[in-house]
Amino acid sequence: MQRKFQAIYDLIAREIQAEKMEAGQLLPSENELTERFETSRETVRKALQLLSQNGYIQKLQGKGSVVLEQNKLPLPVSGLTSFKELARSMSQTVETQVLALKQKLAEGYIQEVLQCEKGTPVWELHRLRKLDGEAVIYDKDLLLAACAPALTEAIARDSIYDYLEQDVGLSISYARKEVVVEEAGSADAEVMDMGGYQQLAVVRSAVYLEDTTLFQYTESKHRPDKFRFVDFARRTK
Amino acid sequence: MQRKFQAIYDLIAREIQAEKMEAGQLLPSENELTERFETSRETVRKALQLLSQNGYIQKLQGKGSVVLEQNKLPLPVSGLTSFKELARSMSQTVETQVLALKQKLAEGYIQEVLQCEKGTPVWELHRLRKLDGEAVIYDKDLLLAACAPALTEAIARDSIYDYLEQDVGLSISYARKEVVVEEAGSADAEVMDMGGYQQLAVVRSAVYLEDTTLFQYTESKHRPDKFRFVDFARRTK
DNA sequence: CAGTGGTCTAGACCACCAA
DNA sequence: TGGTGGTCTAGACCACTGC
Repeated sequence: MQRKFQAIYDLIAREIQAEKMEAGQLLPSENELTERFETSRETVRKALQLLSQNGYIQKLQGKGSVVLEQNKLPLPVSGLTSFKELARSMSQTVETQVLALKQKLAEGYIQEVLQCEKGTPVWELHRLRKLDGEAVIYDKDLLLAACAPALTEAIARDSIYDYLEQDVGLSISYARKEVVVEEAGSADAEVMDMGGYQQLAVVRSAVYLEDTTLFQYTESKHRPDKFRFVDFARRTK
Repeated sequence: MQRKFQAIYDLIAREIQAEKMEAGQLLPSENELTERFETSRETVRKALQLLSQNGYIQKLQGKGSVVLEQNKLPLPVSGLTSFKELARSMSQTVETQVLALKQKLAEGYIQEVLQCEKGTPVWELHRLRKLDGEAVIYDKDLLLAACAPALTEAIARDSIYDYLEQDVGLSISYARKEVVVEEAGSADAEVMDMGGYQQLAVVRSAVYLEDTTLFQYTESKHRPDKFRFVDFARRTK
């Protein structure tokens, strides 16, 4: 199965990103796209709906689909994006240092945030992210060990999501996130370059698999001057 | 036109919110819903897709649609939600004070952020939001005057979105948002109760109409301890 | 194997926009 | 008025799940 609507989406999204389609221009009509891709109109519409959701186009009844301006400097902590994917879009030098990687048995706080049985094996992972040599992001992860049997420092330094999705074959599906600003604790100040700041932007995420298992809880602390969260949202009526 | 899929969505969403459907339970199958609502399966699927997007359910191929746990304390600055809608879900007392409401002609900074012609009439609106008597949110709005001809202090104190959508008949469509943490300026400290904090969580939004007109630019500054941004995100592959 | 959701089709009618 | 997108239908075949 190759998913026609996905192929149509990819093609048009790439053209917009490559600015072969300029902002303000109209896409070919749905009927025209239906002919061009030799498919049905509903399939074309699925592709266009995806483009609309992701901020590529705006559909106008009676007129057509307008190409929207693309965000420059996309630094999306929004959506479900890992640090590695994020780092790619930044020009700065990026380095990840693994401070701790050990298995524990769930109890108390861990048991609570992962909503699992007492005694469930869990990975505890602490990582420090350096931009241009400065330690400005501090990630603490808790993961169900059953989902990531062979986690290593090398994987943690690279990308956990790549490992889980490509090697273990897990399907990460959705997450609930929360962004707040909190006082930096003494433990934070010990490992991070605080640069005189006393507060941290904290992103807490609960990440779920396709079968609705909660398998990861992450606390990501950012030095405020290095923090930015961008979002594209449609009005729901 | 009453949109069947919307009616099905509303009904199921309300049942989940009212916890008539418990988290973990399976929804009736698509075929069963098709019969129950006397419609076609594609229409049922449109409703279920909406429920999935908004975090109500998770679809599992071969099994069914699982009801997800609802967020307690939904305080969504995420999505496109106005202060009034937001305030409703909070137990605290809420008060809005209009500090300034005047028309200007666009130039320089205003012209740039609203991407309009020099000399375009623009509303400039400053509002202070008080929770439990403390001034903890400071909103600065710029709006195209052409879209909101008769803006008054009373409207600004109530809800601009209600006025625009219900009275003027505008359709707000989407927004790009950015969250950052910044130093509080002396002007901010003068009007806000800073409670010893030196920094502010700043949400900048550009809001667009259905015809892709950029009509509002907002800067919303929150005292860090009163700021919270929650998000539901699906992984895009 | 039967039942589930995932994809796709060909056609219909409607609401909206511009000429 | 003709073209656009919005909604809906009835049916088909596929992939996956659990028994």
